Amino acid sequence: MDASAPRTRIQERNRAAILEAALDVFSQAGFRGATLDRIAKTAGLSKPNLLYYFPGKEAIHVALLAGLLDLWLDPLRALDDSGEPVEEIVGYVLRKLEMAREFPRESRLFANEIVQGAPRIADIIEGPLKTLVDEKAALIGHWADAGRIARVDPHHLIFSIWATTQHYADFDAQVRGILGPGEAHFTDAAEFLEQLYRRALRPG
Amino acid sequence: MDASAPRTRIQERNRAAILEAALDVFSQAGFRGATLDRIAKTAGLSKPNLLYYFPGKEAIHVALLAGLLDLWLDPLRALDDSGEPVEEIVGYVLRKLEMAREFPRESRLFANEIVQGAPRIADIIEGPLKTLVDEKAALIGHWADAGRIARVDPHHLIFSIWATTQHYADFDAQVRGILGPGEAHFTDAAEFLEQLYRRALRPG
DNA sequence: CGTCCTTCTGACCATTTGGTCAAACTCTTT
DNA sequence: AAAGAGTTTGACCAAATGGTCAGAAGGACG
Repeated sequence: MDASAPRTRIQERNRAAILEAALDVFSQAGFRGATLDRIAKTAGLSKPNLLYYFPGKEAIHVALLAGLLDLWLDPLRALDDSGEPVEEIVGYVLRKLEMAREFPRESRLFANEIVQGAPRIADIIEGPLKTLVDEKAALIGHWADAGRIARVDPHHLIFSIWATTQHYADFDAQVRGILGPGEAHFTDAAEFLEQLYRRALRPG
Repeated sequence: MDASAPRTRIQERNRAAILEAALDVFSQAGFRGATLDRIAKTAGLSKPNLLYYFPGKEAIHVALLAGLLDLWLDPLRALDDSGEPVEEIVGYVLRKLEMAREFPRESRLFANEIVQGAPRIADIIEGPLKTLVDEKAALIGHWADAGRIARVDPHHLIFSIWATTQHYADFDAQVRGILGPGEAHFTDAAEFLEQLYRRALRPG
C-alpha cells in the first residue's frame, strides 16, 4: 500500500476514516495508550483491514502528524510584517486560541508527543518549525527595534502565546474541573489574553 | 503491605526508591507507557519485590500524585494577601517557574495525567485544587476591586501563569529544539515573564 | 459471464506486560 | 542458636497487543 497517494474512492474514504479515528484515539490516549483494535473499531474497520492501508501503528501516527503540521502552523505563518504590530500579535493570539477551541484533538496530539520528549517529531521541531519560529521572532524583534511594540524576547513571547492558548485544549480537564463545564471559557480566555498581550506589548 | 506508614528502615528505603524510580518512568512515558519492569529495574528491585511494596501499578501512580500534590501547590498557597499585589503575583510567577526548573519530572507527571483527561485525579482537581484556586482568585479579585492591580479575570490569570511557567518543563523538548540546549532558557524566561506580568498588571 | 485486481476477514502467532505464588533467604529478637 | 517476622526471588500465568497470512468476497471491465 502506497502511503502517499490514494488511487481509488474506497482507499480515499478508508484512509480518511482511519486518520480521523486515529486522531481521536491517539489524542486521547497517547501513542503508547492507543491500540490498533480501538482505532480500527472507531474507524469501522477490522484490524487486518486497517493494516492493509498502513504498514503499522507508527506509520499511522507519522501520517497524522505530518498531515496536521501545516494546519497547526498556519496561524503563525499568517503573522504579517506589513500589519500594525500590536494588532498582528493580538490577532495571532486570538487565531491560536480559536484553533485550540476548534481543534483540541490536534492540540493534544502534539502535546502528548512533546511532553513525552517528542521522540517521533524531533526532526520536524529542529527543522521546519525552528525555521519558521526564528523567522517570525526576527520580525517581532524588528518591530521592537522600531519602537512599535515594547521590547520583549520574541522567542519567549511566542512560547507564552503557545502556552496560554493551547492550555485551554491540552489541559481542558483541569480547566473544566475548576471552572465547571461549558464553552464560555474560551470567550473569557479570549478577553483575558487580548488584554494581557495588549497591555504587555503597548510600546513605551 | 500497608501503603501509608513504613515500619522498618528497609521499607522506608525501598518505598522511597520505588517512588523515585516511578517518578522517572511515569513522567517520561506516561501511565500507559510505563512498565513495572522498567520501574523495578530503575529502582534496583525485582518486579515481584516491587509488588511486595505496592499492590499494583495504579497504586504506585496514585501514591506518587498524592505525595507530590502538596509540593506542587505550595507556590500558590504562598500567595499572601498582606503583600504588595503586583509583587506577590510576580513572585508567584517566579516561584512557579523555579519549580518547573527544579522539578520538571513532577510537572510532566501531572501534565501527562491531565492531557489524557485526568482520569485518576479528577476528584483532586474538582476538590482541593478547585478550592485553593477559587480562594486565591477571590484574593486577586479583591486586589483589583481596590485598584491595586489592573482588572483581569483572576482564574484566567492563574491559568496563564500555570501555562507559561510549566511550559518550560512540559514542553522542554520543543523549547530545546528551537532555542538549542542549555539551561539559560529559564533565566531568559524569568526575565520575560516578570516583564509580561508586571506590565499587564500595573494598575490604571 | 469470466477474469483480474482490489479489498477484506478469520485464524493465528510472538511478544509484552501486569500480576501471582510458593519457596527461599535475611534480619531481629529472645 | 532457634524462632518468627520481614524480605526477596524464580517460575509461572492470563490477557492484551502489534502484526502476519492464506484465502474469500467484491468490484471493474472485456
